[in-house]
Amino acid sequence: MKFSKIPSATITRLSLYSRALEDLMHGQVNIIASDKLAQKCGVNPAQVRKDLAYFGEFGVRGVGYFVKELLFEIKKILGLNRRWRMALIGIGNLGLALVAHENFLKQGYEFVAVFDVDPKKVGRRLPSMQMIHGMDELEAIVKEKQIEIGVIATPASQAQATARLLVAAGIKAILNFAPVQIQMPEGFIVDNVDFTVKLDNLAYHLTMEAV
Amino acid sequence: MKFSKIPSATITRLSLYSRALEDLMHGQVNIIASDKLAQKCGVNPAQVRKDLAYFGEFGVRGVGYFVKELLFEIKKILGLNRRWRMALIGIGNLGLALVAHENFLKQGYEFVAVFDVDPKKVGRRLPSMQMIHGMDELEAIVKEKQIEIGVIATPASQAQATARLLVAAGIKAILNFAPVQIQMPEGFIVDNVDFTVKLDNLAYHLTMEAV
DNA sequence: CCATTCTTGTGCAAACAATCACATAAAATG
DNA sequence: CATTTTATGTGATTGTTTGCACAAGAATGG
Repeated sequence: MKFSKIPSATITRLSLYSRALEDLMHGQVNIIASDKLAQKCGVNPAQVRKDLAYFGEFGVRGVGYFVKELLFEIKKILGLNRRWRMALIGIGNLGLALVAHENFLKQGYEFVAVFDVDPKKVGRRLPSMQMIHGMDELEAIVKEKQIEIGVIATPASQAQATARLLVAAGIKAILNFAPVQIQMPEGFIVDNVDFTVKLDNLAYHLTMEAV
Repeated sequence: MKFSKIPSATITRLSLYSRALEDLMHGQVNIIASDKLAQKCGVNPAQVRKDLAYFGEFGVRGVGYFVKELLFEIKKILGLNRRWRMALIGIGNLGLALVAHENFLKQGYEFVAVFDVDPKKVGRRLPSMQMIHGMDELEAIVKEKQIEIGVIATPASQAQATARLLVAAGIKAILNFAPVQIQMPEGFIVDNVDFTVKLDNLAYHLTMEAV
């Protein structure tokens, strides 16, 4: 179970499995075979088994996987057996939607503080009654509330500077919604949620198709 | 220039290059070397050259790439030298944020119609004055407005049904924001924008790190 | 309790992707 | 105009990821 030997695509798929299993559990399904789980997630059955095999033997031959048990194991692997405290930076349309998004909380992710550079916004409260803080308060609040994940929802022009502040405040992992590649020092992680990159991908395929 | 031989990761990177080049052009940079472009996008310089080489010889040896020219070529490859008309389904917090998001329009993507199942929402107007249509109008409007891309921002429970309606209406490509894998018939494309999968990835790495 | 059925776990080969390293060509220099 | 410098384009190499195919283990049924 060496950290470095596990494909990053495996981690992404574990996340999908976790969601599918949650769904199955709600549907009162107790046991699932790799075929079915694979189909639900749009992957190859052998891939499901191989992904899981990196971390242990969770199934029963001739039977399948116990839904509840497998879900528990996957959540443990991903670190979802706890709450994660997040800071949101950038209270625009997108930022507001993210705070209001109930999926995060359901999965154990919580915005415990929100920030913006705009002095007109600082001091106001969100519909959720959360106070909008200025960037000067970032470090103190990150430390006080033990925030571990930063979510950047600023315009692209401010994203890199924001990332630097987050790093300085002691945050190790960033989810970036700004359409720009952020440079991070060694040992820090950024992951990008990039709407237009995805759309460009669709546009490319539609364009090819038509040729 | 065989369609099938081009790595999908290359397409994703072309999208990043396109954005970086746009940025450089605004900064009055006329010529860029693969090193610099690679650094800006967080990839290997050889990769930049190889990605571009799939589609032609756009650079000048000993010099680099002409920013404006390369941007033009990449946009042509991706199909960004035109407007793309999109339909949005699901007018919740996220949907509203997407419609208001000005990055889409800047890149040539436009929401020309919005839909929701909720009868209380149908008939109302967005802040942008766009009318919210019912799902029964989907097919007619998709045809009338020649919509080619569908964006799903419904709850997970409605996503698959929505996708079916979009397919029935003649839409070939879907961008799905709902946290669920959507099954599509052969020849149709879905791409997912999945916040919690990304967060799970961060959580995993933070968890490993700590061990 | 043996045979059959089922489904996992995994060695291996194939497909795919990233990187290196250098030949190639253009420009700059003296 | 020969030499040096620079940076592209690409064949070769290395590394990673996926998928097949089957042995291994567990349940079922006669």
